[in-house]
Amino acid sequence: MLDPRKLLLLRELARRGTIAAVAQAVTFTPSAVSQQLSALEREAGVPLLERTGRTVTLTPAGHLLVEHAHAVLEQLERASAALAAARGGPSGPLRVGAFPTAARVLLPPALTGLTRAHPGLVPMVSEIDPADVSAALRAGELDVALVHEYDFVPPVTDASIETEPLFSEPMYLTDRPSVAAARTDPWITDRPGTLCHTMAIRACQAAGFEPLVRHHIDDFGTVLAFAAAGQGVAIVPHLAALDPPPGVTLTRLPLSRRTLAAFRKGNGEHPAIRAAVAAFHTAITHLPL
Amino acid sequence: MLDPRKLLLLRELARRGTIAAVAQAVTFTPSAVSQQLSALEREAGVPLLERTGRTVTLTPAGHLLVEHAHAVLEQLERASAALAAARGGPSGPLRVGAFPTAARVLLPPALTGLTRAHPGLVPMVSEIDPADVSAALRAGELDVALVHEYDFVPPVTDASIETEPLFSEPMYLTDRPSVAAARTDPWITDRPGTLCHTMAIRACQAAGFEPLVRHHIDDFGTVLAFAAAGQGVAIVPHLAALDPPPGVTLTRLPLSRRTLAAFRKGNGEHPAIRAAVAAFHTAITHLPL
DNA sequence: GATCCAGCATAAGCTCAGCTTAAGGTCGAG
DNA sequence: CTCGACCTTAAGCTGAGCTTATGCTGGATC
Repeated sequence: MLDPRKLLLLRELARRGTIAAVAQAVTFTPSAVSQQLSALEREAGVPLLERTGRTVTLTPAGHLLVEHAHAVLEQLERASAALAAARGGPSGPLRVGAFPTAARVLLPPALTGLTRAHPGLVPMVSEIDPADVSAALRAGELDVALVHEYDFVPPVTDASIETEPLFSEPMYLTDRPSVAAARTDPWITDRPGTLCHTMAIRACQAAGFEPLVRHHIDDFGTVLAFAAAGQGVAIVPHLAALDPPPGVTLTRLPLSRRTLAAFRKGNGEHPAIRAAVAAFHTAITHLPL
Repeated sequence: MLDPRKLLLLRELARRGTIAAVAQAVTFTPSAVSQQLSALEREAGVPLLERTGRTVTLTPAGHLLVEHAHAVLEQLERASAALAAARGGPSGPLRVGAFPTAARVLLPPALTGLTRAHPGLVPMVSEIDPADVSAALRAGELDVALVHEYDFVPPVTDASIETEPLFSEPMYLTDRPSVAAARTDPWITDRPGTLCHTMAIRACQAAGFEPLVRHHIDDFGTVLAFAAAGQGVAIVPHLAALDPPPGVTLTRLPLSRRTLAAFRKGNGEHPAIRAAVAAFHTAITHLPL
């Protein structure tokens, strides 16, 4: 019988590309991953990996098996979720990931509502950029996460991740009437690698220029303070700009940011996940949107 | 992560009822099965088995998990079948089960056609009564089997077995114009426990009497010889009565017997299974139906 | 072209999951 | 009351699978 643990390694390899990266993701040594994949190949009776020099690539049969690995692992996830439901109401640790604004604005009311409704639940929050959420969910480091996606940034489609939309909010530009009008201004963006950074760059590119990025700041409160100090312009989401500092004017852009809940596919029926998503929805109704 | 091997044991327990029977089916000791199920229960975090004295029964949570076990094991079966397809054409051993008449009439032409089309395939045939096929398939002792079902006998529905209809044939009664006319005759049936035996009993019950069974004989050739010798009446399928001995008259009954191919769910795309079923279909076209 | 290093594979050893055998408890049938 | 069927627990052993150590290959860098 095929071993789901080996299938999981193969799936990670398909996504990460190198055995070393897989090993790091599952906190094994590369040697262990190599041995497991070799064993899987032996059982499969058909080459799954092609070794070309110091790199490995999946064969067509390997890709085929990855598709089936998704299906198998999703069914196992469903089974686990069903068991969690059978154990009774939501309880135990629940690892929650959230981008900074959500952690500040949405999570406090959501968590109080969640723990009030389910005292046995112990939510554990980690701030995490949406770009890293898929990997963290797959690795089991998170159970549910708040992510966002922008008009300009295509959403991460991951066959093993499922999302549920929560709400949408408009974006604002500081001190300028339009993005195009900020062509020659210094910009304040999030750090490279974050989704917000990509969004700002893409928005400027759509307006026909490359932004002159002077500051890299993740916290929108600090961003607005910098803007108020004349250090540059920035694009900020509605929820981060509820109470702008004096001297900063905000212009609504024809851009929106959508916030979603993400979790492993098949895990949506897990009572703790259901409860968390429900708590998110409830908390949203009290948000000043 | 849930272990599919443990899930398989739980599924077998749901079907067989006792740990000892499961152990026999998978050729483990009962101790090993007990330990594995205990471990599964521990991982599940919820009681799956209820021990009442010397017997065990599944809890509702146990039954729930069995449903998910079906889904998981089916997906694994699909993955294996896909790998077999990736290995290339059908090859290797193929364990075929068949009831006696099929083994005699259908298999010889089907096997010659099969091995001619796929020289790498090594079919290994075992005669087996349809009543035992499900267990043998699940246990991996067979890959594909020829089974039949009668009008009077409800088909065995097994969540992990899939069937494909092959053909249907009429049934005949020896030396009497109707089943009701054989009320006081001695009967020749298959051995108790076989599907054919059940069919004969049910047919008589439907005609309003309990048959007086004198002989238990599985081979229909022998049955017809006995009938010719005046030893009793019998119900025989068309394919077993192509060449009746002198002195036996056959009356067609408003009964039919359907022959099907059976295999593990999810395994239908296995190239060897596909090839075998195709060969069955081809062989049928040459059958004198 | 020499050097470095990132990446993978293999060898050797060790730990633990999971099997077996052995022994004991429980309940129903005769 | 005894026997037998059934399950569990204890103890021991084997092998799968992990780690560490080592070696090989090929691309990047100077």
